[in-house]
Amino acid sequence: MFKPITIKDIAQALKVSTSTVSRSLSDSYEINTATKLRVLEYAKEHKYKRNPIALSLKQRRSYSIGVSVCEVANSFFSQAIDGIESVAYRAGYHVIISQSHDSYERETINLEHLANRSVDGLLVSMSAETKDFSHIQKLSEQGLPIVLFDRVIAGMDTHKVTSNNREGARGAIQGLIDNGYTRIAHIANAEHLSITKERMGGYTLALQQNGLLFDETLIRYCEHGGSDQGEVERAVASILEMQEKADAIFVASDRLSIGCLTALKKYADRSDHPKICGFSNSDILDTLLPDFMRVRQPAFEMGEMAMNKLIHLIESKRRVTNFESIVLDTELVI
Amino acid sequence: MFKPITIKDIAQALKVSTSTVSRSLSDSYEINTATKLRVLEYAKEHKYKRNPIALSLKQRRSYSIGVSVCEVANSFFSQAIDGIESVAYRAGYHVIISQSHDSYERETINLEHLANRSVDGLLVSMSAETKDFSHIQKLSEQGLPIVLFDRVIAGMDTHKVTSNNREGARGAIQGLIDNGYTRIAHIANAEHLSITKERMGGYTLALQQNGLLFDETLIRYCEHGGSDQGEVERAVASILEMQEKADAIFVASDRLSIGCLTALKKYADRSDHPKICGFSNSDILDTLLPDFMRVRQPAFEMGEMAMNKLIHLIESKRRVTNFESIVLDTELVI
DNA sequence: AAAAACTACGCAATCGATACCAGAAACGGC
DNA sequence: GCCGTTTCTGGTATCGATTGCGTAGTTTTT
Repeated sequence: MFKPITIKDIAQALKVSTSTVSRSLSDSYEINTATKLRVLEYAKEHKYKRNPIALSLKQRRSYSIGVSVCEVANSFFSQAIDGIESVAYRAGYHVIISQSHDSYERETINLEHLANRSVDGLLVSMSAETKDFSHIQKLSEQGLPIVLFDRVIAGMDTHKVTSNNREGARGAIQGLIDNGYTRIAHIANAEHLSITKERMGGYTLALQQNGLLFDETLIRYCEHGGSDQGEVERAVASILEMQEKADAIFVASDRLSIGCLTALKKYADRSDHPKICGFSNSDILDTLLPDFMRVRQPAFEMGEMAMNKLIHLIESKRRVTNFESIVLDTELVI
Repeated sequence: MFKPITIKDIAQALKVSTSTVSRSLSDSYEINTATKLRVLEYAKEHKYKRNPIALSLKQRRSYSIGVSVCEVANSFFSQAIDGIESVAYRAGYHVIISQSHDSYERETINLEHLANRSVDGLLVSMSAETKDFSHIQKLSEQGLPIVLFDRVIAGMDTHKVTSNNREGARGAIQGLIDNGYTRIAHIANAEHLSITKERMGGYTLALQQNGLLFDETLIRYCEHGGSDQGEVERAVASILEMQEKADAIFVASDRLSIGCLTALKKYADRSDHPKICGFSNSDILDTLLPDFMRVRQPAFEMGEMAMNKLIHLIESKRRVTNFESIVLDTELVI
């Protein structure tokens, strides 16, 4: 097996000590320029690369961060990851992605796994199933820097990056109302999620502002966040079957929107098809379904922001106690 | 900052040596059962976790592997990654994903980065831009286990996992011909890619088998593999503008299919819209565009296979010289 | 009863790099 | 010429874990 050249090899070849080599490579001021150059030249010639593992051990830093999302095959998250990566790579960090597939168990295992792999910090968007946050809380209390994004935990003391879900939802519903829709069903995500509550808040606010009554029978929660297509289909079917028909459906997430559109194709004939509007970052839908109205989150920017905040946490000398909640505006694409 | 408990702490507390602790934890036969139990109990009680970084340094193994794909926001790759992960996690490996965004430069940097981070192996699907393989070849020659999947390099001596592109393409074209289409344009990926050649091979074979002439003017190559939407749109536009109209378009990849469908919506009015058929793993398209016919690759299985092969390479004692090329069948979804 | 074998554990080197503490050599000031 | 600085370099401990070798102490063999 291939064995890369080490600092010792250089020291031996140049008949200096490893200390000198190490200091030369880190361009220490206290090394003679001539010596430094000799070392640097030899290192370059023999393609010396410092061993990051040894460095990690010594510095108790791994220069890698972990990301936990429900899945990467989701436009919102893949865009967010692009944002995270762009910042991370520039700052010399590696990004380790893990998917929870909206399962509490996998999320727990993955986070444990990542923490053990000594990541320097964690970027987490919780799984839809997760109701108990103690595993995240525990890591945070142990001193591991954590930034939450998108699906955050209200009670946790750390930086949070979200989009303005309430206002996004309100705007979407207002848009529907402006176009004459008044009986708007809502397919929501898992009930306990922060985003669900906020989007629901926007929904009710818009109704209220327009003097419309909130009708509980129009609401459907999907506890598995769309990972269970059957659940989505049942929700759609039961809305279509209502006595007093809904003329529009507002869908709370990207994954759910896809599931809902799929279900609709199955159940409804094209003619009396309720108007669909929902949160989604799938840009392809605009052209494929010009009729689809969506709330687009600034996923890339959210990723950038979250990563910046995480780097800040990691690299701050003292323990940070003053946490921010950053809220970014959404955009309504018609 | 949080400092986890080490083997030394245990040794001190129990008044034994670190060797004894280490051996107890790895359940060595030469340690007294009573001692072993004391250690194990103390470790459990104080939540001892072995430091993977120290282990990596000692064993020259990191139990993590790197994956390089063009992008995760692509159904084929996200499904493949799911397959990779499922095998990796079961075998105790971490997966580090990096995206080339179809840029040669980023691919080079990423692979270098991963190799430096001491991954134990690499799973690579090349970027569309990559024509020079020396960076991958070099890593492989240095002894780093590498398995190529999907977009492979013909000349390289290593395991390869692909789908039967030729047969998949042939079947798709045959399907089109069976439905009465005879003038079939082809929007292909970057010309030098293996998958491009194979799919093109299937295309010409099908024409030939049906006594149709191969017409070069019907072919469009997209050097950026769809990462440059302008390129795709120009290709589509120029096909639509042809004197002798094409009645169908066969698209060579997932990304290109999306780009092509987008472009079509822009340029063609719905009536005289050529039939579209292409490689794609976007399951959502089936319901959104029932008219779209696609070749589906067994992405998940490819990921599983590739990861299995990689683990085999990593864990084999002797250097492997007998390499396999695994080819999996595609599926035509109508 | 002496020799051999075995059990159970400790010492110390090692992985690759860094950093604190010394110390040699050169230099300047008076 | 002596002493105090400065400049440059080396020795060595350290990060956390593993492992080959050595060795007390006990048991078995002959």
